[in-house]
Amino acid sequence: MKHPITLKEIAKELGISISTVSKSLKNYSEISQETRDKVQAFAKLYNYQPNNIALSLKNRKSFAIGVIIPEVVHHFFASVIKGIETVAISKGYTIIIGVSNEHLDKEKASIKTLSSGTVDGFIISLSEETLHNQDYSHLNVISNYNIPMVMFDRVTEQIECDKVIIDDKPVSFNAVQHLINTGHSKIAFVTTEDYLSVGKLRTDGYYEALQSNNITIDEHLVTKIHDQSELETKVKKLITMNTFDAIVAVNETYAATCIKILEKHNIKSPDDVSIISLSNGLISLYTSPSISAVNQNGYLMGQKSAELLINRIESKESLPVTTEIVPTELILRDSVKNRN
Amino acid sequence: MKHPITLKEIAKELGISISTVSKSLKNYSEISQETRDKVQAFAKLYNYQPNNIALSLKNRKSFAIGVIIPEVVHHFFASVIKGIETVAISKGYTIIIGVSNEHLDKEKASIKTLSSGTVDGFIISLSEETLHNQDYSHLNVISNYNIPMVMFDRVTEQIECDKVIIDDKPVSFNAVQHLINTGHSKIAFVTTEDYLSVGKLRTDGYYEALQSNNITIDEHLVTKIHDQSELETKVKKLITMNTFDAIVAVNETYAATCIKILEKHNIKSPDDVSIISLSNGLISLYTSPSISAVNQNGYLMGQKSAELLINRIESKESLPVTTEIVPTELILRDSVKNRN
DNA sequence: TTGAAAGCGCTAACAG
DNA sequence: CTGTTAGCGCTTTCAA
Repeated sequence: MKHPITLKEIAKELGISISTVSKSLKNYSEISQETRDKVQAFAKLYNYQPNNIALSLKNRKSFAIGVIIPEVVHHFFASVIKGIETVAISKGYTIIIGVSNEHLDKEKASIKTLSSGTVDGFIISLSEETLHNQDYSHLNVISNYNIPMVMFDRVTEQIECDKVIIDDKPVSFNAVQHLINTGHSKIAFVTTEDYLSVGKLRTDGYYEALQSNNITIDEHLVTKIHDQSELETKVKKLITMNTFDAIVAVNETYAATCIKILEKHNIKSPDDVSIISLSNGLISLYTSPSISAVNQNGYLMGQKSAELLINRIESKESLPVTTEIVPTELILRDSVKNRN
Repeated sequence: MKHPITLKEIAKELGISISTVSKSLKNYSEISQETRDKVQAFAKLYNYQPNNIALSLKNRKSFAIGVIIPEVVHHFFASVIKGIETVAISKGYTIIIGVSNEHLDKEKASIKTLSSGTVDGFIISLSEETLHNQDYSHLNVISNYNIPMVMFDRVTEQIECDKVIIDDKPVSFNAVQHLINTGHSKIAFVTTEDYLSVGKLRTDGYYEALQSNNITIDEHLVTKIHDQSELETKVKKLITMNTFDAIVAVNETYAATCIKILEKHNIKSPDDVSIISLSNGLISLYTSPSISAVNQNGYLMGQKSAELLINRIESKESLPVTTEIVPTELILRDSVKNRN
């Protein structure tokens, strides 16, 4: 056989009309039991599967959701995809992935190709460039067409839609507080530039935790990384130019890199310097010492995002816009020493 | 506006026929320049985008490819996705992801939903369960319908289709040879069960390397892990019951776990025991010592797979089936000590 | 130079 | 109980 069998072919084969076939397969009671049986048996025999594209066109519904993310080779985003996939499948949806690679034009392109009929809605995490340039025109197009959309993690207030985020300020606040509680006072901070929504908030949390504990802020202890390539040199500089008893790193590669560099300088962790990471993944488990890290449940965020989106897609009334905050937890491992 | 504008609406608005609009937008010379200009301007103004679903139905071509993988939260598979995505996008295709979670029924379900019109072809890596049960019926359906398909990494000879693999036997052979060259003779092997095609071949490579160097095989040094949960206990047993100067681990989590357990037993790596991993990811970089690992270029495999698939989709003649072997490389880091 | 009509596969209102 | 028809959005052949 060359292609999946169609209603038309079944109808012709059985010498009845297409609509009778269609109704029989849906077991409409208006069709005689005899005909229904005959058609169903035949369809089963030939492995009939309704053509999804035709259904989509007819119903103006694709049962597909577009997922636009900055990166796939990334523990957090991969977890989100998995979360989305799980609930999507369970509700009969399929997921189409677009990777922006942190670039605005790729983000725009993905949205453009997917928005004309291909998907019923979008789940998006904005690229760095998008946030940096603050260009949200492509997202406005989505809302103009009333295509349901939810944004997660990398969001913007400029666009009104459902959002799923973690509360970034408490993330770093609590991490810093934990270090203070365990007897640290000179706490360095290695982070990204502030234009990432997450970066800004986490920096704020760091400052606030220090202030509320009456610890003087030392700007020399704050290192902002533009670009992965400058990570090593900047951390080296931090280490050689300053003294501190703990480092808060904005993510686990930064944290793990700090460990490596400290090791090279014969600084023992956690004995000399404690380390805490504001994101959690596989790496933190296997470094020496393993890294205490704030776990941002990507899987849960994916699930929540998918639930919000599908609810909106399937709801007849227009729902109010909501923002869900997914809790984080500090996973204690071996990189923080109690100095009290 | 409520939804993307359609040809019909443009036609009505401009008081001309739908087909004239269609032709004008495609700049057919049979339409007067004047009409073309008018239509194009109007379309631009209203941001006309042809409806993909309608095009798919009309052309019986979706410009979508289905990617079925065992897992997303996984460095290798995520890299493959990225590779696929890159070439897919560049050729105008979109990718739909199905995650089997290593289960046969989810693999079947994904294929079933996608195969009736939704995608033009599949890129698949088989689930553990599929390989274990040797149930390939769902894949036969694909070939019966002549839907192009390429399998990568986790493949089976039972199905005839394009394949992209690494040559697993040399992978372990060369790794073991490297250990032998650097003066190791008692080499342990920590791997998965053999029913994974990769597992079997890698085990063979291990044996062959030892044999060709006239090293007696000691079955006690070979540990096979059924299930992630028994990893720790089995490795502990290996360590306490035997002596060896090197470990070959089938993947980097196994390798990193070995390091952790050796550390607990106060066995220094690489001084006492060298370690080599047969897969490479982010973890290997950040362990102490960093792990020498065989890099299986998932990104390249993804690219190759997508190229093969799209070639086949777009080729008019029926191409011969090919198998591409993607080269691997041993990345030397700090976990192997030269004992010569 | 333009438009009518058929058709991709399916559904459903309506007629018989 | 069954079939005809229109229509989802688009392309393309053929007729005007």
